[in-house]
Amino acid sequence: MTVDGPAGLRLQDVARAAGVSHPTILHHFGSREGLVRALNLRSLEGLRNSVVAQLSSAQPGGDSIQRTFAAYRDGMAQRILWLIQSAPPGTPGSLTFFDEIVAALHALRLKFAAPGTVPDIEDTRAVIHLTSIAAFGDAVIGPRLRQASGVKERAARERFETWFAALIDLYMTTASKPRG
Amino acid sequence: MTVDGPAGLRLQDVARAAGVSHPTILHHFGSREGLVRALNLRSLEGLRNSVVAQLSSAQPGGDSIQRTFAAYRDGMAQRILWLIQSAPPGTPGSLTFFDEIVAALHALRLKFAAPGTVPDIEDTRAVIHLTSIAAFGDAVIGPRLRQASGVKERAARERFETWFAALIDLYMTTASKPRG
DNA sequence: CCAACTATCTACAATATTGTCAATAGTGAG
DNA sequence: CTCACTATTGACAATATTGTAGATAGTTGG
Repeated sequence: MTVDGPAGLRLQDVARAAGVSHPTILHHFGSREGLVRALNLRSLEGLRNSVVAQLSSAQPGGDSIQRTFAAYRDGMAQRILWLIQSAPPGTPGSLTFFDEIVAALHALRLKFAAPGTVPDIEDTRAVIHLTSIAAFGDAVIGPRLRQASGVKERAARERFETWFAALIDLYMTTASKPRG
Repeated sequence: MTVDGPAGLRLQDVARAAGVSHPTILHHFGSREGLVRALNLRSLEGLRNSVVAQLSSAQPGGDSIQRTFAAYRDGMAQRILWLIQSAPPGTPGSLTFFDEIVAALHALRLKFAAPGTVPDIEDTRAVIHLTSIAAFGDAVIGPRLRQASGVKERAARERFETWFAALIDLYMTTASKPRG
């Protein structure tokens, strides 16, 4: 992290990277703006794919947390950041698949809930939100924070992820209201 | 969130905003790069000020979490993002004051620890890291996530912050090893 | 007042960046 | 093969962006 945002994109650079001349880029995307829009679409696709891949393999005792952090670390955070910096603040969301994650995880919680208890959907929502913003935040500023602290990136990161996963696991297995 | 990163900064815009001509900007900062460096220095100052302001008023039962989120929301996250996007990946950190936060919070924990228990510094570190990346992440992508979910920004945000504060408080008051 | 210095501006230069155009070559349908 | 269409390119145009130079005015210390 981090490459320049959308404001730093140059037709020349894209053309050179693609091994063509810059008018070819314009021919295919219409304009610089069209190129940015196309990249955003592809980003959203990639994000959705990451998410569904995650969901399809989620298990209660699994390493979902670590895999979420890994996904954000290698690409997802960068893509989301790019999207946010592309779209003006008022633009309609398009990050709608987060709701699907909440639904999927809550279904899991219901399925594996301890007898006599019922998990709260608001808790599920909060856990997903926390995990998302934490994974995003760690991908963007985590390395800098660890570097500033002088700790070893890899080891410190893994230690934190383990700690966080344990925290969430602890919370998820205890925060269920008695069935009423 | 979010204004263009450093790559989007134009001398014209700065000059217009300052009510002067663009050569005046160059006269004072030498070059565009000099301007960016100066802005970064000022950002770091601002960040440090926010941090010490936070630390000087921290209390065990207080609303430190909410205030941290608020600080990131109105400026701190934007500043950090700008810094990260300015400095090449290898650049030495300069976000060193996070260590001071860890030290200060741990001193608090030691002072208010339950009798017969001793708080673990690694826990303190992890809690600070989590709070930092979560506050950063929520400032940057939180509004988009809530917008995508169709919930009311203000209310949902406050609900989450309260939930998170409770989670941390719960953890902080229980995660202490017996004195050995 | 005078000299040196600073801040500021207009005008200009040099380059970067986006976009257009006309020419060329390939490709596929009939 | 011929026609229509697409992809690609070099050359060019228009504007944006950064930076320089000289002129002008204000300010300060002597």
